[in-house]
Amino acid sequence: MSERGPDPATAGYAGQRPRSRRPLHESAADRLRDMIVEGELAPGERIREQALCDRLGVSRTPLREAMKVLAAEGLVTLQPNRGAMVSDPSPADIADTFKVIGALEALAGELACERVDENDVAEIRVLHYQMALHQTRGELREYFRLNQRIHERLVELSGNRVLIEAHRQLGGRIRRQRFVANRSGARWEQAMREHEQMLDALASRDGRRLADILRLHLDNKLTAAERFDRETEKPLALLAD
Amino acid sequence: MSERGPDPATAGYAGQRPRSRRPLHESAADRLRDMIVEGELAPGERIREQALCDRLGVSRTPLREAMKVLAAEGLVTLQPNRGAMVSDPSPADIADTFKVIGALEALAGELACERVDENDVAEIRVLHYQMALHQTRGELREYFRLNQRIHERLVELSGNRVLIEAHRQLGGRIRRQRFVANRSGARWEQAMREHEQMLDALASRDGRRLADILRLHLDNKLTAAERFDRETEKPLALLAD
DNA sequence: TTCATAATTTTTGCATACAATTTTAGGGAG
DNA sequence: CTCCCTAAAATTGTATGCAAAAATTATGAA
Repeated sequence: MSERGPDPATAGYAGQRPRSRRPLHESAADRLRDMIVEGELAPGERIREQALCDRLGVSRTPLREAMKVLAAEGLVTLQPNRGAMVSDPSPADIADTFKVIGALEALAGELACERVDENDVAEIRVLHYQMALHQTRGELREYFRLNQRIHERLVELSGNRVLIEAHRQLGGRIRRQRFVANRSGARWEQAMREHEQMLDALASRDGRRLADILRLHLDNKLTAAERFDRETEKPLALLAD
Repeated sequence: MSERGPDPATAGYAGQRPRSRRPLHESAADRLRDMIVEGELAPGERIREQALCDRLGVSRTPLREAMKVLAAEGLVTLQPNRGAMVSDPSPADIADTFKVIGALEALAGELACERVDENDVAEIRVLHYQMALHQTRGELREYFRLNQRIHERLVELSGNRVLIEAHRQLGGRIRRQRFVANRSGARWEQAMREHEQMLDALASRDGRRLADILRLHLDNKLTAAERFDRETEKPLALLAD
């Protein structure tokens, strides 16, 4: 589920022997990210090192190193001498995260408009219409997947590596919320309209407009999520569009 | 010297004494941040664990944990089985970082305008005129210190904790560059004019204008830094204003 | 019972030992 | 002299043991 880096231990073709095996603390971090996103480790849940070690089949040293990384990413919260827990962001934290992601994507949109060539636009267009197809067919899961790809790809097209990394990291923090909310189809039509505007703005290289649309898009996403939350009376679960 | 994150042992309610002593890996991380900012560890320099352990007086376990944190912050770069090195961001990386910081501060400006009361504005005003005084006196160091405080405080006034943390982290990555460049007084006048505009916009709660000024301010900062770099023929050293 | 307190167990923090990998040094062969 | 191969040294990755701290249970008095 998590986007792993290429695994040097297994990625080799025949003859291209990996120079070394992937460190356990990296694999452990990946596994932990997955477990958190998929809810195998619930938000707020206390994490006991030895228990996790048994489950992952590693010793405490690499696990603890992985935990430090996850903490820096905001996925777990460390309490000195009192162990760690899966981060349980408040609705306010999640709203804050959306605001920041919105600002990052807005910047990405502006930068992308200055760099994209016709190929890039065409690629986004393909993704967009694939997503539209899934939407009309009501294929929720595929729709969300494409949606996320589009946003990610747009950020990549900014060519700003710092931006890409910051966006990826913040997105990871609320991935679980999106994962959980994959069942709600609310706001599809509006979201699709906004995505069409995004595509238009990108195609015409109108960076300022694209930035505005992205900010608005993220704001609306948050609003919809908050309404969804109020209606379902469950912890803030967010839409992924 | 380093802006430490909130200490989990002391953060929380006022008067809540630390229940235990600060973990070694946290202290080590703080020390390492300082050493990197001050150039005691040079960019690109290979980091040997045992040597650092001897210097810091800790064993490898907490040091390695600290290194994982620093890597997540972007201050060091890890190469599996091949050790770590102090990150040596390219001019492009630094430019990218400035762009993202600009977007974050722009968002902070907008949010701050919706929240600040007269006290907050007055506080910024005081910092501003203190900075102006240091500028006319040519007190470079104090000028930079106040300058940084103003930007940090503005971001804090956004009330968005995710934003504050992201800004703090990205600022940390280029702190060494600013530290090195503390000798250049270029662009003071222009920077001061921009800061006056910032104060105006904040006082009149004009979020959109403040955001634009901040973006421009950061862009100009980068441009000046790049020119400074070309002129001195040294690795990109950045102004701190 | 209920609260406080002391003993016990569990869990975390750190150092160290060992294994795996990479880097370096040393010899030839061409 | 350079290149390549091999062995030694150095360095990183992982497991484990022990000490310190926290959580839990047990104990006793009001």
